[in-house]
Amino acid sequence: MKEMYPKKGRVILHVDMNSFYASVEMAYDPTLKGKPLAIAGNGEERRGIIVTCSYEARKFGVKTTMPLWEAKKLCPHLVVMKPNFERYRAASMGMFEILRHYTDFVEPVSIDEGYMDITDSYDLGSPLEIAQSIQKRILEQLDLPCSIGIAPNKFLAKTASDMKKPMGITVLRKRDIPTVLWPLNTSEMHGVGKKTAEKLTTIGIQTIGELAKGNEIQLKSFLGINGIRIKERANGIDNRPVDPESVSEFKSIGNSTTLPRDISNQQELFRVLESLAETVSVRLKRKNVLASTLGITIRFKDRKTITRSKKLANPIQQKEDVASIAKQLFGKHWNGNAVRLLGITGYDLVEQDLAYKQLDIFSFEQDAKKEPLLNTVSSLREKYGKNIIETAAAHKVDLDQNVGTATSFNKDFLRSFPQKDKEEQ
DNA sequence: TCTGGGGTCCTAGGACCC
DNA sequence: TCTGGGGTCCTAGGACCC
Repeated sequence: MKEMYPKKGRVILHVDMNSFYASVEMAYDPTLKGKPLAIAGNGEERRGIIVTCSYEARKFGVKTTMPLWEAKKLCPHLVVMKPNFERYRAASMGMFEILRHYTDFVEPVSIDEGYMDITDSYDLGSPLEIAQSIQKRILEQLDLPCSIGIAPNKFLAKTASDMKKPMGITVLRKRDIPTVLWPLNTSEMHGVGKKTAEKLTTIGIQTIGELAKGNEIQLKSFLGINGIRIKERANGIDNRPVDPESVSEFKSIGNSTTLPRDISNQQELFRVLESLAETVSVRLKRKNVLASTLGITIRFKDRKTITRSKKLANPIQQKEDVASIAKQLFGKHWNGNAVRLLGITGYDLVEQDLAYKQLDIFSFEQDAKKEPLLNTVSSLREKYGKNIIETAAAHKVDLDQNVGTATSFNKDFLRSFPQKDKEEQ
């Protein structure tokens, strides 16, 4: 009985905040308004790059991702600020709260942009009226400018919101595609970066119009599944739904840092890993998840970057465990060359409650029911005392192999330890 | 004295299993 | 003597986005 009526076309909005970080700073400190302002990755430090800049700064040629020193050369009076993520998160929450006033179908994509499906919100007015209302409200309540795209799907809405900045509203209909979209270069497309654009050029495709008519076999062989996808998009086809839940499904949590100078001293690098591990652990805990795979990133002096990861038999969250695996991976794969950047990332995240349930399968009898945290070396250490490493060695248990994998400790092994609380009694 | 930090998704090879 | 085909998991790298 489905599809008895022709499916109604969707109405999708893409709301995109204009130079978000810079605008938030201006909203907090209006004396910044009208000035060329840049938010730089590392603040004033060396190797900083422009993360966002105000439109006044753009007039001087300052652009996102430009190294700070270059931006200052172009614009000597540039006001440079370090990012204040707390502020941006607060502003972001305010913005999404406003969006949800119009519909529940709000999908945040990043801190400063989101999609809305207002197909069923017609009682609030026409799509254009709704967009105008949203824009006005965000400006009045948060003092922040945004651009909005209105279209029948995500891709076109995203493309539309990009067309008038700042404070634009753009409607992009299917019938506008040949005149508005097709003359543009493929690199203007969301999803087509430098490499893909280059590859397309080699098969004689320059414009989105040419891509729309491209040979699917050829596109697929050159670009894989993405080739098919971008061809569809070029034809204005995009059936992805607006999914309000998608934001809560994290896939990874990581922290990385570019070192103030290139370092080749292992001791120093280990200290950096420890501090990264701390951050990652705090974030894992805040999100109530554990990492089943841990990875490190090493960028060398020459910017060559490698990643190394390890699937863990048991998920981890404690900073000692994160640090331990990270150092292990680093020690195993570092070639001794000077390091520019280090990073630690947790993948395959599992919810805390689920992780504990999984453990119950291996439950160490009543012990495990009371103390499901037994899955990590650090909690083992807490429970069985600081000497667990040594004792494990005495028992010929390979702790390196078993970091974070207490399940491979057997019950007898665990019982062989006096319990800490009993010791203290 | 060039190029941050947070992510997602896709691909491809090898190990391993049936 | 010679060697299929499919599937999953793990790892590493690359492209892209904000």
